[in-house]
Amino acid sequence: MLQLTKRTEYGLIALLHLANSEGRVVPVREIGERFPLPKRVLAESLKDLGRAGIVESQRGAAGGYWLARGAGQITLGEVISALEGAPTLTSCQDLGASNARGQCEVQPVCPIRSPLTRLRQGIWALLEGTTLRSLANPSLTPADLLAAAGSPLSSPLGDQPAA
Amino acid sequence: MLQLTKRTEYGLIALLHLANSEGRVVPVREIGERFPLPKRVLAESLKDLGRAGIVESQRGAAGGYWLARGAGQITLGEVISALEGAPTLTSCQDLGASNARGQCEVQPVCPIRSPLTRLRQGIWALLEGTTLRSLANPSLTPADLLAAAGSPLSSPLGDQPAA
DNA sequence: GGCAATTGGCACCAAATGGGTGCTAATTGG
DNA sequence: CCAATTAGCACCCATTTGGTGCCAATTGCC
Repeated sequence: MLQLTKRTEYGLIALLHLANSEGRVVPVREIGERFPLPKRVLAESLKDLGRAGIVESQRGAAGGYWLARGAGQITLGEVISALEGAPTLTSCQDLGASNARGQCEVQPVCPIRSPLTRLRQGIWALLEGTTLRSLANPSLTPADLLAAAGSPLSSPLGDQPAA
Repeated sequence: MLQLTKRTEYGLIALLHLANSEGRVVPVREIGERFPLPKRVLAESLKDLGRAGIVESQRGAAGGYWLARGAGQITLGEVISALEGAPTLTSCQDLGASNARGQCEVQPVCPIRSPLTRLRQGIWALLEGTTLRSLANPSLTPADLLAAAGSPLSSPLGDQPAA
């Protein structure tokens, strides 16, 4: 199903909140107070983001989370990868995970494996070309996102030099 | 999760086979003989594609399926919509389905709804800009797919006038 | 007319996935 | 020492998904 998990949704909400709180250490409680989300699941998401190096954290009484990098350096692709695994489109392309149980039966004659690989790369480029900052920028159109994904090495959205 | 269902995979395999068998009526049995798939599920996929007007069918002894249109006129978007519903990215954007149980709690203050709507439109453009024919064309790169999605009204891939 | 092959429709079951919670340990500021 | 916080892990329940059973309706062919 082409739908993000709640974990990812909550993680994105938290990340945008952190992006708006740069310079501070933000406890999970604060995010849970501002948005009506199940705090525990929110906490799980932030733990995952910490393990992936997207946020950093401090334990203890005045502890909390903050972005490990600027919002323009964090891509949607890595957030999704951290919270629910990279998009695979098909189960047979989940190369990273334990693909132990042998390969797909169809693979030797599969007519869609290679085409869907290309499509997956297109979607991946779209997600890698979109940063937290560009997500938060309401003036960017879907077409802008596609254009940025087409030339991912040049200037990912959100990284334009400050005007 | 950003992964197609088996139903969609099987449907795409069947559609590509039908595209390679234009002018014939192809029974499900034939597809099941060429690709090692559970025939019954394959049949369910084709029924759904028929209901969506993507394939046409003939009952009876010499019955079977064929594409309702040329492979260049069938987009990935409509195939996915027919087999597993249109991509929503988030559950709160499933406008079509019975969204009866009231809206998302977060919506009034949700910081990701609008951004993810734009991203969803980008993905949708990518899927609507990719036809069965362009899928089957091995020379098209992911960048080509993105470029075609950027200008969906001009010339969807696979519809270039025959050289 | 009857038979065999086929699509059409529906209900159902088992396994996987996802959302959510309980509990406890480790850290740290006051 | 206490309270607030992150870290880790195990577990349960609802939903989704993959797959099957069964039978009706249609149609070519003998």
